[in-house]
Amino acid sequence: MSVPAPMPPALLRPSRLSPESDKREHLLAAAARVLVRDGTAGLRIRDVALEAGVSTGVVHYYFGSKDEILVEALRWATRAPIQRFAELRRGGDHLTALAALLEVSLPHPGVLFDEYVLWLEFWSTVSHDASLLPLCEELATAYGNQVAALVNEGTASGAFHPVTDPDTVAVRLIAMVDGLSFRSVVGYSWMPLDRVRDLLCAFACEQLGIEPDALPQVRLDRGEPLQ
Amino acid sequence: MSVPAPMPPALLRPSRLSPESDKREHLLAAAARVLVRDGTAGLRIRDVALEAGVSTGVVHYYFGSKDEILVEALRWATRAPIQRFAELRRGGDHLTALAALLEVSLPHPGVLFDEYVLWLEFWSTVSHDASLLPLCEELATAYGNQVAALVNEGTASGAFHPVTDPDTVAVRLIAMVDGLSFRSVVGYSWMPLDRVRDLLCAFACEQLGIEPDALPQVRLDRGEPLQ
Amino acid sequence: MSVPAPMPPALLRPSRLSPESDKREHLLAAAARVLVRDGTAGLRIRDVALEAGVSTGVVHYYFGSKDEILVEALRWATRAPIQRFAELRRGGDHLTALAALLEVSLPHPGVLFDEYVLWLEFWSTVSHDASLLPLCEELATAYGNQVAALVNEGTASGAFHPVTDPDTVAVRLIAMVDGLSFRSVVGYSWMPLDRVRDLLCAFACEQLGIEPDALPQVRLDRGEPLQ
Amino acid sequence: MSVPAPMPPALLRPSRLSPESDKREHLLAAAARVLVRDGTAGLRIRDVALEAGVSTGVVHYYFGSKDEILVEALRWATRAPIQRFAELRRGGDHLTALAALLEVSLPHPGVLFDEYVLWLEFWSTVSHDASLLPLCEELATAYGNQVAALVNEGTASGAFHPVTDPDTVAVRLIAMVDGLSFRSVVGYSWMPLDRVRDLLCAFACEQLGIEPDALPQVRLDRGEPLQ
DNA sequence: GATGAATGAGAATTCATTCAT
DNA sequence: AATGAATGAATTCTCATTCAT
Repeated sequence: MSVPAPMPPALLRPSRLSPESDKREHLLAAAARVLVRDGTAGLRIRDVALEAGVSTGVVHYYFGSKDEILVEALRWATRAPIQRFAELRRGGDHLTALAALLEVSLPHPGVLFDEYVLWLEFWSTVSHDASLLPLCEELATAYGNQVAALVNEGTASGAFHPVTDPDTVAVRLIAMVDGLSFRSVVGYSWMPLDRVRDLLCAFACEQLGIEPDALPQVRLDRGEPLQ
Repeated sequence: MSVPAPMPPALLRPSRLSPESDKREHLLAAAARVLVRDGTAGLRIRDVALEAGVSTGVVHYYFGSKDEILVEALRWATRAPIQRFAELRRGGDHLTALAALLEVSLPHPGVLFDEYVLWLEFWSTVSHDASLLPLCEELATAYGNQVAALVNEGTASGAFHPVTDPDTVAVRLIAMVDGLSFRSVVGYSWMPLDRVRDLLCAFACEQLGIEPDALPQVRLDRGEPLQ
Repeated sequence: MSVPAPMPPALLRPSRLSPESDKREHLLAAAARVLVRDGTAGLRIRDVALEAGVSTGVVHYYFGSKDEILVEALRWATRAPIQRFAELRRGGDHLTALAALLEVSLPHPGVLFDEYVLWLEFWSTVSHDASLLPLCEELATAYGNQVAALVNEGTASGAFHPVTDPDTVAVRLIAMVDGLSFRSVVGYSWMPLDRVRDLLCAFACEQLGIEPDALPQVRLDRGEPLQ
Repeated sequence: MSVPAPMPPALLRPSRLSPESDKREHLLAAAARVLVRDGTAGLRIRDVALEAGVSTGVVHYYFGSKDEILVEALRWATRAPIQRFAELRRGGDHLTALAALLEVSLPHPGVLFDEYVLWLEFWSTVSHDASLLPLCEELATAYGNQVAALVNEGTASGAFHPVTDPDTVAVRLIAMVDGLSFRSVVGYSWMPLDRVRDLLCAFACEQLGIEPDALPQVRLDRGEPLQ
């Protein structure tokens, strides 16, 4: 079984034919790409403009200041994952939903990897400037609620048999996903993607009382363009 | 039972009476404090000099460039935890060592909190510039080895009864510590320090087959100046 | 006795129903208002367009450059006073004409005040760029001639008995009007409008050999909208 | 009789050998010269730096922003006249003091002319931004007090016989000085320096009840370098 | 060694002007 | 004619780095 590319829209990769609809979003995507590549400290308006294929003036035409586009880009780029998880939960049984959720939580090369990099930037930014904390917390809560709902529903339906109360297990899962994935994203050689997957699946099965073989094999094909 | 302040040396707090011997270290400490406060993106030589109580010229006298002091400061500030863990493991039985290790892994206000902020900066920096990856990986490995050694030794001695192989449990513990602590450091209101501790202790006990009551109560006194 | 509002046309105040006939004048009026508010240094095409309720493109459609609209606006806005004085001299005896002229020379809140602000801009501009000097001098001469003609005619008719030759008195009157009015316009608390009037009337009477009581009491009604 | 150059210090002209004492003042003088030449609207940091013979960074090193140096330059450059008048009043009898005061009130080419240009800038600036009004008013009051004191003392001593109360005459003198001088500064061909002097002396004599021949002939030599 | 004034390259920002629609 | 998005040159401002003292 394989999960479809999580998002059709051109998210973090350049789009040649940007619709006239939203130039602002085009710029945010460009800024997000620059952020992934250079980080908050390395973001320059010139680079955002270059990446978006426009002049620097345009960036200031749509955004008041460098700070504004930086914040907006973080806000914009980190909204995607939540939607993705919500969609995944809709279709299929709880076991399949769990497997899919774990798979799209891995830092696959492409958007998913990039999103982890951006989250690192986001957290790092927030730890020095609390003004973004509310947004950050809101996004994190939305994500946590998705996982908690899945665990709770799966437990109620008899699909999961958590080792302790469902909410605690949900928090553990979230923390474990980050704890493992970030190490992979940073580039630790002893934490390649496959190891993150193995550790994560085994952990989830243990915490949710699932037979390892009962968890459907779900893979995002590497070759599949993630946009 | 209580753990002593982990480190006598002036780590991240200003020291009035810096010995003439090591001005370089004095500057690194100042840089680390500025990094904690302003982040990599906000670090300015002027601020480091101000924090250290010297002129900007001095910073350049001891360090070739801004980049050098930034890297050196990260390197310098992130060495402490490893030493700390090594020391903690030396004295006492495995249960006590575990309890102490967990306690000093929490982002207590003060140095411990600051070290998490710096790790966030470190990871964020490395994710955009792999030149620091070897150092980062080395430090992480040293830390991982400490935990793995403790789990293995405790298992061999019969103090721990891990739910799966000891190395896997060690990795899980490390990932869980970060996954929970970072959320607390970033400022999520639903992840205060005490919740991190509770979740972590319960998790460690479960993974290591320890009766919750058997884990010694270890606290870092709040009043104790962490220097 | 009271002087009618000196000018029916929408001079410096926004006009809702601008005739299609003269868009150019509509833009000049908008530019003049912006000049009064922000000064030459603060004038931006964008603000002129905003004030006129059009796009920036329109401004460039009617005027070649920022410099052109600035100069045209000064030229346009400073023509009004001359016409005004000419009209005032036509009706009535010399004493009444003098009283009316003095009254409309005061920086009453509204157009008259604004015109002084623009003159200040004009002079300040000319003192750095002599290319506007001919226009400036021409306007000033026209104004001076009006005053001189009034003094001369009044003297010839026996209404005035100047303390020295009529032309000198005319120059003195002009200089005194500015010297007092500018201080009021700038905002000196010790030179409110009423003091300017008192000083000016007394001075004019003294210089022209008029009994103070002989000068008709002329007032611009405050309630009267100056447009 | 001739008045010595009012000010030994290098005021508005470039000084090659600036004392180490006050670089800030050196920059203000440069800014004032640029203001005289180009006006508020034309002032550029680059030009100030060029005029001062330093790099643009220096200007920002001593002044926070363009606005700050502009305001400081106006403040600095307009202090001089007051001191000058105070000094002139000290020596000699009232008639001589009056003659000297009138002479240094004329817009002689050099500093005196430049000061009028700056006052025009000052007034124009204040008319759009009242934040400078207190300073402006303070300076104007100090100047007014000097003139009023001279008129009052001269009247008390019997040297002057004003046509009306001394304070009114003082205000008239001040207003006349500006009203005539500004026209000359702006460049009106019919108001050259000599005509300003003639009109002013005649007016002062008339208002103060002095025989025209009784006013000492005081001249600032054109050739004399005003610095 | 230490200072901090000075430099100047480079980044952010502004805004007149253009031009496709 | 009108629009307003886009341009890009010009300007302000920042800050690592240098260097005379």
